[in-house]
Amino acid sequence: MSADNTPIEDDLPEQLRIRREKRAGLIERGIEPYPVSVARTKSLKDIREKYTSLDIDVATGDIESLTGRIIFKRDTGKLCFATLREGDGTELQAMFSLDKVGEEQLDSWKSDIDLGDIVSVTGEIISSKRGELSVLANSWSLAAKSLRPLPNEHKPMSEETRVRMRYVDLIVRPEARAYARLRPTVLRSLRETFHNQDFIEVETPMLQVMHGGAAARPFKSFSNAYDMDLYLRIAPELFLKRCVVGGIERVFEINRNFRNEGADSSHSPEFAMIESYQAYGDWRSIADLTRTLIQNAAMAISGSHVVTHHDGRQANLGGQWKEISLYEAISQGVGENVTALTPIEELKKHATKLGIKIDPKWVTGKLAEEIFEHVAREQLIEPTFVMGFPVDTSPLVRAHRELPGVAEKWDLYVDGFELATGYSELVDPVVQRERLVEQAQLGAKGDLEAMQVDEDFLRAMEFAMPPTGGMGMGLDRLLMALTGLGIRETILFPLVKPEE
RNA sequence: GGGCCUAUAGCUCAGUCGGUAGAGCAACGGACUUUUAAUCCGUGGGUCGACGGUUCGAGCCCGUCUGGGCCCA
Repeated sequence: MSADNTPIEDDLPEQLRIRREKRAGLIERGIEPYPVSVARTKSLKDIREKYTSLDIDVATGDIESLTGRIIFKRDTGKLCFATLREGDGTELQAMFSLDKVGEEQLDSWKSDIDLGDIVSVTGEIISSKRGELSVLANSWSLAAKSLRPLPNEHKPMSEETRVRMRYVDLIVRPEARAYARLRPTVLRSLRETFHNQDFIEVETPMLQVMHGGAAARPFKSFSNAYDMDLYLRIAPELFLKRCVVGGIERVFEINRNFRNEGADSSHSPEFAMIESYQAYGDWRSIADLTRTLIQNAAMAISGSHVVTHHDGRQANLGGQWKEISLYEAISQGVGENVTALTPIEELKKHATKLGIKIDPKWVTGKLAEEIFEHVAREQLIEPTFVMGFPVDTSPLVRAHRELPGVAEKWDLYVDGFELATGYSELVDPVVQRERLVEQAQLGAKGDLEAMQVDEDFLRAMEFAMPPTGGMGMGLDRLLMALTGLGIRETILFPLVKPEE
């Protein structure tokens, strides 16, 4: 509870100390700096919408109580002005005149109230002599005292300060307010698209006894109650497939995954993932679903399929999207026919010629993917489904119905980066067990990203899983693709190292 | 992992050749009843990221570390 006589540390910076002194002064005079409630009859937005075209110097006769954070303050002798701002950025001017509020209240306004304070102002809605829509105070009260000064409104905060103090960023920067509202808009659109196609949303475990569903290093934790290691999930895939076995034929989950790997401008250790499975579908039906999800999301945030990338280029996400074959793209890139059956020695020659640094741990398929990324990068700017990945890097995917060594897996590239992936899912439990055992052997040899043999998952598969198409898409990356923002702008509170 | 850049007032940034630390906004005191980045007069505010070194003397030069950014792998 707030003690009246808490000593104010004198080693504080001047401005912080002065504000603490003002708070203490208010309490001393019996004024609560953090009242439990204040008068509020309308939002600033309500007022803006109600009075759209008042003439200059009009008094409406309407009395309202309004609240907002003070972002500008212009104190003159007997008539003071302030600009109030509320959470969505709507602003309204408040006016305080000597003849309405009296000398004591006007003096208090000037000396007790600072930029950043939140106040409630009760008075008539008017337009000023300059035509500014305003509330002319009959009375006012403090709603919450700010003990820290706001940053300079007119110079943008440095990127680090924006990320470390997002709450301040949201107060001062319109883009921050807009970006914070993008994600929920996209989420609502995604859920609507899923809902319209009879997909059911589920929530599956984040703490897992066994991690699986992707090639990635997990975060490890420990449960005291169960006395065992637990992992933060790297993907929900194996649980969503259990759902399909159980008859939830169209299922999706939008939730966080955690990967204990590098962080850079397009990777965050925790990131939101959309995964979806469609029984009696395949890689093509799930590609259609993915395209619809993305196009509807683009429409939801910009009213169009045309989106703007980070460098200002515009891209049209409308219509059907280009498809290229991974092995055909490689063949074109190296000038020789390359298939999934091409021996690794030959791939290594191609890679060396292209100047790719080869990691000796790479399997044949991984090498092919690296060559592909190297030769096809420029072809992946417009939305493109890259069809037919090597089967040995896709342990949860069904083999291609015609091409040997290839899996029915696509990656969707937009603006040069991988946005989503989709499969015809592997549903044969015997083959699935063989693939996972292979993975476990890689893991035993030191591959930290290899999958484990999940016996319960295999048992579920053995109860028969219908033919299924599945997809996964990073939500943060989707936002980046739709807006051109960096990943730290799409995430409200990205992980930052502590300041001290 | 490698390279480059960066850290100075509450915020955004200057700081020349190594010689007493600067600006704008913000703050404090004063004037002002139509301002809107209000204006005018005056004032205060700094562990220059941390630690070490060179030097008579370091914000500046050197080393190590920490935070942040960019590029490459």
